[in-house]
Parts: sequence; C-alpha cells; structure tokens
Amino acid sequence: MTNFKRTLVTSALPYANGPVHIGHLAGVYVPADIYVRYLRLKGEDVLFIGGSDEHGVPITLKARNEGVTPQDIVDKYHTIIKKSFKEFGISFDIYSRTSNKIHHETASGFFRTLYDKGEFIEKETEQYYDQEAGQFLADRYITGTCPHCNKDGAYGDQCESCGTSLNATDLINPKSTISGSVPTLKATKHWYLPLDKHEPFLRKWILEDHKEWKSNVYGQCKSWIDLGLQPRAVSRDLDWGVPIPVEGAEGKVLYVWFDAPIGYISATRELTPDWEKYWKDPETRLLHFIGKDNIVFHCIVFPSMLKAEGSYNLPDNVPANEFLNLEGDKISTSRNWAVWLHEYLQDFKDKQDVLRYVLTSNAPETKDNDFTWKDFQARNNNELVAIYGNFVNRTLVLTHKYYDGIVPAPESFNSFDNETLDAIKGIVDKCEDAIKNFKFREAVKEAMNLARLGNKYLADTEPWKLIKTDAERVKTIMYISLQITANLSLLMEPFLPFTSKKLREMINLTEPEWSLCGLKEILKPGHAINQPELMFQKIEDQEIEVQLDKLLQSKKDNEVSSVKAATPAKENISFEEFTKMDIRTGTIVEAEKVAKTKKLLRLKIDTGIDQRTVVSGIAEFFRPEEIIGRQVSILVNLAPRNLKGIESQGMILMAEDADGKLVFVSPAQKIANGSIVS
RNA sequence: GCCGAGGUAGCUCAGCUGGUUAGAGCGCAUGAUUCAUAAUCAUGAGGUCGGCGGUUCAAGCCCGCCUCUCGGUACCA
Repeated sequence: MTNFKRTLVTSALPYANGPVHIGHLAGVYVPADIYVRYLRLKGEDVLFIGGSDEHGVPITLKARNEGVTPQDIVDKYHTIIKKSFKEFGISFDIYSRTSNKIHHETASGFFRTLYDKGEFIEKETEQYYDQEAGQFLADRYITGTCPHCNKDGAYGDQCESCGTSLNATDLINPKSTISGSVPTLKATKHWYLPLDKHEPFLRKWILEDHKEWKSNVYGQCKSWIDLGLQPRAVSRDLDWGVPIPVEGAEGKVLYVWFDAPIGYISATRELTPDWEKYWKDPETRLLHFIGKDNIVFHCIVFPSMLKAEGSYNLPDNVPANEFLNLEGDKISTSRNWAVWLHEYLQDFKDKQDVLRYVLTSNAPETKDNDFTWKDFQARNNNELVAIYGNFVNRTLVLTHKYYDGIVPAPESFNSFDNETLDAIKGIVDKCEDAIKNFKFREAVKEAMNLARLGNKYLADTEPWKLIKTDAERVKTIMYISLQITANLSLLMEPFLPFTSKKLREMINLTEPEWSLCGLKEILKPGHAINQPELMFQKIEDQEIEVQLDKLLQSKKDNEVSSVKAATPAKENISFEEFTKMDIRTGTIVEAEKVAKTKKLLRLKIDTGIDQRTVVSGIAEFFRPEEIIGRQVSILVNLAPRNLKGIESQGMILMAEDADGKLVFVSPAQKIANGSIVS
C-alpha cells in the first residue's frame, strides 16, 4: 500500500427531504467520525467532509405537495440535519450543501470539462412535454392509468398500486400534474456517461487492485461489472438543480447522482484554498464512508467520472456498511419507522455517547443488524454504567478517600502490577489495529476491555482491605488504577468524545494526546485530580417504554393511513363499455411455475368454452398444487399476450390490498364453468 | 431465474492460507466481595458451526446439491 501523507474522508451526503435517523448514523456518520477523530488524535492531516444533497425530483415533489419552494424544503431539512449532527458530535471540518453557489460552479465546471473532452455521448429521445407549463415533465410529474393493473394515479416511473416500474410513455391517458393538461411527446437531447467505456479500467482497478475492499463492497461491484455497464444519463429536464452549462440546454439540469458526489469536492473548495492538495495529490488517501445503497455510485460511477476528468485521485477504500433495522422492521422515512436523531437528542439529553456506543458496538458492518431499545438500555446499564463508568468512579472515589485527590507515588511493582501495566499497551494496539481496518465494533469492544482490566485489577488487589493492613501497597494500586483511567480517557476519545472530555476534566488532563496512549504513566505522582461525578446514568424501563410507545403509535398511524389509502373510484363508464368485457367463471385444471421467474404461474383454465392457458403473476402468494381445482373469474376476451415465451389468453381476476396481497375473486358457490359474470 | 452478501451458543458477533477438547461480549446459574450507580470479580451451564452428500489422515473453513434472510436484476396484464 502507498504511504499516504494525508487523508480525505467523505461521508455520504444525506438527502435533504427528511431528518437523519439512526440508520444513517450507524452506517455512515458514526464510523466515519470515529475514524477521523482517531487520525486527528494521531496528529495526522485529515479533512472530514459532509453536506446535504439538495437536488433531485423527490425534493421538488415534496415542495409541490406542501405548497412551498424546493429551496424552502432543503433549507428546513439542511438546518435540522446540520444542527443535529453538530449536537451529536459528528466532527465535520465542513458541513456544506449542494444548493450553494460554489457547488453549482464546481459541478458545472466538472461537467464542462468532461463535455469538452468528449467524455459524454449525446442522445435524443422523445419525452413528455407540458405545453401549458412550457417544460419537460419528469416521470414523477406524469400520472395516468397503469397499463398493468389499470389503476389510475400511476406515476411515470412507477405504479404505486402494483409496484411495477414503468416508462412514462407506457401510461394510458397521461396527465401532467403541473398543469393538468395532456402532455405531448417532444424530442429532447441528453448527455450520457458511457460507463461501458470505462469497464476494462474498472475491472482491473477494483477486481484486481482492490481485493482488500470489504467483501460486500467487492462482491457488489463485481456483480455490476459482470452484468454489463450501460451509459447513464447525466442530464435531465428539470428546473431544480445545476443547470447544464452548454448552449441549447435550457431547462436541463445535472442529474442528481452526477452532482451529489461532486458536492464532496465543492465542500472541500469551500473549506480551504488548498483543496486541490486533498483531491489531486497522489499522496492523499481518499476514503468514502457510505451505506450499501451507495456502493455502485461510489465504486463505479463516481470513479468513472473522476477518471474521465483525469486530474483527480480515486478512492483508496470505500468502507460501506449494511443496513440497520429497528425493532425487527426496516427503517422507513415514509412510514415514520425510525429513531430520528433530532428527537433522540431531545429525549435523551447529553446522552450522545450512549447512542454512539450502541450504534458502534452493534454496527451493521458485515450484515444487516437490528436496533432495539431493550438492547440500547442493556448496553448502557450493563456496559457503559457497570463496566466503564463504575471502574472510573470507584478509582476516583478511592483516590479522594485515601489521598485527597492527589495521585500517589507507587512503591514497588510486583509481577501482577507489571502484567497489568503491560496489558494496557496490548489493548491499545489491538484497538488501533481494528480502527485502521474499519472494524469499529471490534475496536470499541477492545477499548471496553481496558475498563474490564481495571475492574479486575481492583477486585484482585482489594485496596479497601489493604488500606487497613498495608497502606503503602495501596499507593501502588491506586497509582496503577489511575493510569488505567487516564488511558481510558484517551482510548475512548474517538468513540465517546463527550465522556472523554468529562473524564479528562475530572482527572485534570487538558487536551488529549494520543502519543501518551498506552503509556504506563500518564498521571504523575503529585498530580491533583478533581471531584468525580458519574459519567453515565442508568436508563430506567420507563424511558424505554416511552420510545416503544412512540413506535407503536407509528404502527397504528400506518394502519389507519393504509385503510384510508383505498384508491379513489375511476371515471364513470357506460353499461355498453362494461359489457365489452367478457368475464366468466372457470376452474384451474393445471398450474405450474414458469421456469426462471419469481412471480409467474402458468395456469390451464377450463372456461366452459374451452381450456386455455393463462400466465398470472401470483406465484409469490400461491403454490401451484394448492390452487388446482379452484374456481376463479376470468376475463376471456382480453387480447392474448406473450409472456416468457408462453401465450397468455386472458386474465384471472384478483383482489389486491394496499400491501400488495392477492386474493382470488371467485364465485361464492360452485357454479358451472363458463357462467357469465356481470 | 441470474448475480452478490449472509445463515456459528438465548442475543450480537470473532474464527487467518483446512489441523489438538469451536471462541468473545451481553444475558442466565452458582460462588466470592462491598471501594463503587445492587455495580464488580471468579466459576459454570449452553452450540449436530442452516441441511444433505463429497474431497482429505483431518472441514465451521474446500467442492456439489438443497434451504432460509437481505440487496441487485429479469419477470407481474
């Protein structure tokens, strides 16, 4: 590995359409912060970059829904996010935002450089255009009837009721949500980044030169590369974002995935005139801390952009974490299933380190993990309070009791003393090693072992007994306990910065100096310490109940809203229109899974008229053998369609609830096949 | 279906290029102890290492098949 002189750490830019929750923290910000704090303690040259990602369609939609401007939305959430990060102790050197002028300049310039170098390809496509509003419509701004499930209110990119992804041009009766008018197709030009062109490079750079990357990261990159990379549009028709700096590109902005990572660069420029040293000097190590949803962008797309530009460093590592679940369910912003940082900070005043500790010791480093409040409570009470807090407290209390808060001079060390003192350095080394390898869970556990060492030392030497019989010996014991305490204040600093600060004040140390960490003497004999106070408080059941109730309420709210979410009735149709549909009763006589699909069953239906084949997307809900013999309703005069090489002649009628669960619409009693449903 | 990641003690996880009785923390049980926020310390119980088969003197680790979870991708009339 290259010997780097400095490090640039970026953390994924949170999307400014909502606050930050524990999933973000555990996956990205806490590990990044630990790493950065560690490097700073070592006196290394490091920058820690963060900021809000403020462009993109979801923000414009949210603004529209709330009747405010996109800028209002991002201002609101940027403020909340920035404040909560600061209060939580995520030690960014800068927390910027992509709606800044400097970012627009940077992103725009970056595009222009690639454009001038001929790194893009241009394509003209037909897209929906709203004549009244005079603008092209993003997929999300078009609604219409879903061509799959025939429900109204499907969006141009996805039908919410059947979950299918769509092309806007597939919608039946498309309608602009901006003006309500019927959009027309119009040619529009866009630029694409030809990822396929960079494939040979990526293959070598990742698959051969970066085998040390985490297995989840490496594996996913390989998967993408092997699937074949496609050119990706870098521009889109929208008025919220960074305008494309090319003539004839009015009304077009950079696609948000293109401008967001450039936000790291913009923020660095904003921070220091020396920014190029951090981005372009090969002796700088670039690290991206992200969640697994971002692997492709940071390992494939952004490096391709940087490579195409030519003068930038590529990331040396991308330590991506998996996801954190909450009480067994996926965290979801829309379902309000989350622990929001700004709410945590209110509910648990001055308990930043507790959450930092829990999220670190239970971080989803190798697979998705679960956060539970019960575990949160247990880790606080049984580990922070009982092991760490308790050791420090008993040491300091005894020191005051026996020596009025003055560090005693040791007499002579016996072999157990020496063993204990030697063990400190061993623990520190292990902890450092784990941090360097992004194994923060292991690192914090190692740090706790130092407190365990202290507790054991006290239990084995029993100074409270010896003070009556061998007072001289107690000096040595307390001296050693105090050195362990001082070491803890340093070793814990990257993980529990607030607590370390508190502890340093108690033992009267000023700034943390990592060079002291692991030493056998940090506090000199004669050094005066201050009055101790408790570093951690127990968390009672009641506080946990409050949080669980909060989540329970979210669940209830969701149930209510999903009942409300019944799709409104469609427009009236005439009886004649209805009678065009020929719906019959029929019986399933054969059923089998269509090979190589997840959802499809090939059914043979006795319709009374004939026996025909129907392909139906119900395999996730029904096993073939359990539906044979079942009576169903079937639309028999639907135009046949070829699915996976099988001609499907008709459609089985199913009822579908808000969660996507399917149920047969069958006659209530057995009736002859071919009976007309009307 | 295909690709990727994972399935190891009640819970959360370690286990290097295969090598003696599979480890840690928390929880649990018992004992010791009282300086300390009934905290601590010691000891112990608890595992057919997802399942089946194979390679090997030897497999949690290698190979094949199967199964479950998560993510990506194809598919849903």
